[in-house]
Amino acid sequence: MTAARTARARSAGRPTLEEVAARAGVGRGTVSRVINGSPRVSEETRAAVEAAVAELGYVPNRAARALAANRTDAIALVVPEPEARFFAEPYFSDIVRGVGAALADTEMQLLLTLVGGDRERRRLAQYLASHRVDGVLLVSVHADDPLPELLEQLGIPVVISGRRSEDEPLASVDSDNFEGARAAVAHLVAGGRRTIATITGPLDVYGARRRLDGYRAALADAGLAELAAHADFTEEGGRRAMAELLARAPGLDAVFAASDVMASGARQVLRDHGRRIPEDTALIGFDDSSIARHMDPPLTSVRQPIEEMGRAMAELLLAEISATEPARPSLVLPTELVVRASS
Amino acid sequence: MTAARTARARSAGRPTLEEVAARAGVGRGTVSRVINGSPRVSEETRAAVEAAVAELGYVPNRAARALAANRTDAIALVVPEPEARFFAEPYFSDIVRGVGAALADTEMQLLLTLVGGDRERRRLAQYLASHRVDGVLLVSVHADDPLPELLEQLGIPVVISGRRSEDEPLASVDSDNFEGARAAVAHLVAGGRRTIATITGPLDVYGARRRLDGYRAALADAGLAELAAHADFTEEGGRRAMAELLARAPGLDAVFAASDVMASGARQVLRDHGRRIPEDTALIGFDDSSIARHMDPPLTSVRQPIEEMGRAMAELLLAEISATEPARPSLVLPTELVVRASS
DNA sequence: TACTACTGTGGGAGCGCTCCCAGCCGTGAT
DNA sequence: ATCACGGCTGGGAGCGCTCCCACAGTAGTA
Repeated sequence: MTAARTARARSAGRPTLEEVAARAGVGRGTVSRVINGSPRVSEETRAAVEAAVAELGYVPNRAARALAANRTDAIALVVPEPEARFFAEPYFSDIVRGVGAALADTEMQLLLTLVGGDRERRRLAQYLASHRVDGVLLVSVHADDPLPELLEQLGIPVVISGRRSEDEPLASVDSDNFEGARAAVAHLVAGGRRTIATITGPLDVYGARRRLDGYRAALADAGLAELAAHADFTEEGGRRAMAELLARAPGLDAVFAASDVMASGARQVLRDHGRRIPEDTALIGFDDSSIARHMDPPLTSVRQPIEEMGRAMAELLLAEISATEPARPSLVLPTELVVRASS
Repeated sequence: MTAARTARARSAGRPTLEEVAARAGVGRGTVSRVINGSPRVSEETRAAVEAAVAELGYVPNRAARALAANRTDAIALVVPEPEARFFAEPYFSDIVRGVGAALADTEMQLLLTLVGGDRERRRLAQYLASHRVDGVLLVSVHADDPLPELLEQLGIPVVISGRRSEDEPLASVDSDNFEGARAAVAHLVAGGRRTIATITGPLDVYGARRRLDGYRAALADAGLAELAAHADFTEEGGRRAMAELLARAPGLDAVFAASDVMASGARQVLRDHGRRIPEDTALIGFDDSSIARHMDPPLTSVRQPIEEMGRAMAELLLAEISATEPARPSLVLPTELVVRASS
């Protein structure tokens, strides 16, 4: 009984700093210094401590460290739950993989926080503050969301994905929506298309606006006229916008949709109208999601470096956390046009 | 200077239990009891404490609680990084959403852990043990993976997604692969198909084997002959298997692929051979991923309740954590045939 | 009336670490 | 030989909580 309990306690209660210190014949403080890589330790002492650590299989207790040092070595990735569903498919996992990669060689751990409605969102700032995460990664932030500023006021480092405006005050990582759209439309122009329409996303989203700007810039370069229908990033929206475009300009020979999902909706309508892709009408999407790869014909699309964005966000956040001076860089990563059969 | 520092300290150093106790005119222990919902507190005292908590905006410090109580109120979701990429698209985010939903009304927080190669996987058990998570959710566990057993030995509650064999010893949540496949093939039979082939997944994966079993059961019920080609859940594998099937049985009029991705590969080959879907050959997939919805024609597929599985996994884990007796239930959730134009 | 048995409460001890101060020792300058 | 000054080191204090023991007060029992 006692023996069993002792054994239990042994295996559950892992070795502590103090035990390592005793084993190595040094003091608690010295072991702490070795663990944390302080330079003020002699070579022999360090070796002795490291040997003891290895023998005992010592691993520091995070909770104790967090309590004593007043930092958690954890960051939170906040994902709006209602939208997680609608993300262009690989988005979420790619972001996570990028963040994970950036954190891999770090002691930092990743807290995943799904937030639902507005009420939950209100509690979130307090929640994050109380859990004392060292920093927060915010994905899919709306222009009118008070959360980022709230966190800033609490002194919690924040990095957001996607700028909310040209002069984003917060640290952010974005892809080059303008250039991506411009390149896509330029590609259509180069392919001899002359009546090039676009299906836009909601224009209160900065990224969607930039894609429209890129479309316009390419058309202006080619001296072509603009033909835009507005939608909301949904498949149904893509269908409606496509029908509208066809009604307004039956002669159109190319469509640039600001998302693959909308392109998918557009394709159905084009098909229903007996239009062949790409012979009669070329089609280009945005995101290079799995939808694009599996569409028939496979969809030319603008790839955003999602995983790299995740990594960059995490790296920016780590820098912000360890920095004494708060710097708030805005990173813009290049997109890439992936040409497939649809254009 | 001092004022600024004080203000800083104020906002950073949130109120403690002791301060709440002073405010409410009670002892520290009493506040703790109220916070943790102990019944042994008088109604008036509770009210006074709750008022003080509200006034001060007190939120317990997780690190301190974890240290004192020797539990972290956190569970880890372990995702094999190399596979995250290949999951049928919405899988990952759906699992996360399910888990998140189950944890929403809990104090539990979700730690996301991506594990890469084998070396990392070795460190993982120790890592998880040292971080003292209260439990672990394991996704996509291979039959020969030592990790689950390692965690068991460490006394850490574990729940895995998908059984590894008929008599899975660990707590697990799986979908009914057998019934899903059986229903899909029965649907083909009911549609008048007579030469029904299947493209299997790797048969050392229990779920893939069960799908094959379901296929066989349905054929046996209809008195039809079996026609199987083995693949590996990849698109290229699906192509190869389809070509092989076509060579072996040019008269086949239906194909049940054990995943949407393989079905997508099969469709390409069928198309290349001039076969119309569904007129000449019916096609059914498995997973009901976004690929299925966007395929042309849209692919009939077997839906797994991924989000529900995530929720069930989390609930099982919570039960295991709070239980004194370790019970290891194996849950099997029903699938659903989503009929689209391809069959 | 005296004893027992609760219920409710206060607060000491201690979780395992970091921070920091004081002390030890050897070195070089005086 | 003496003193000052570093580099290393040990260990006290304390982070904010939970656990648990002790004790006051009240009620029930003989």
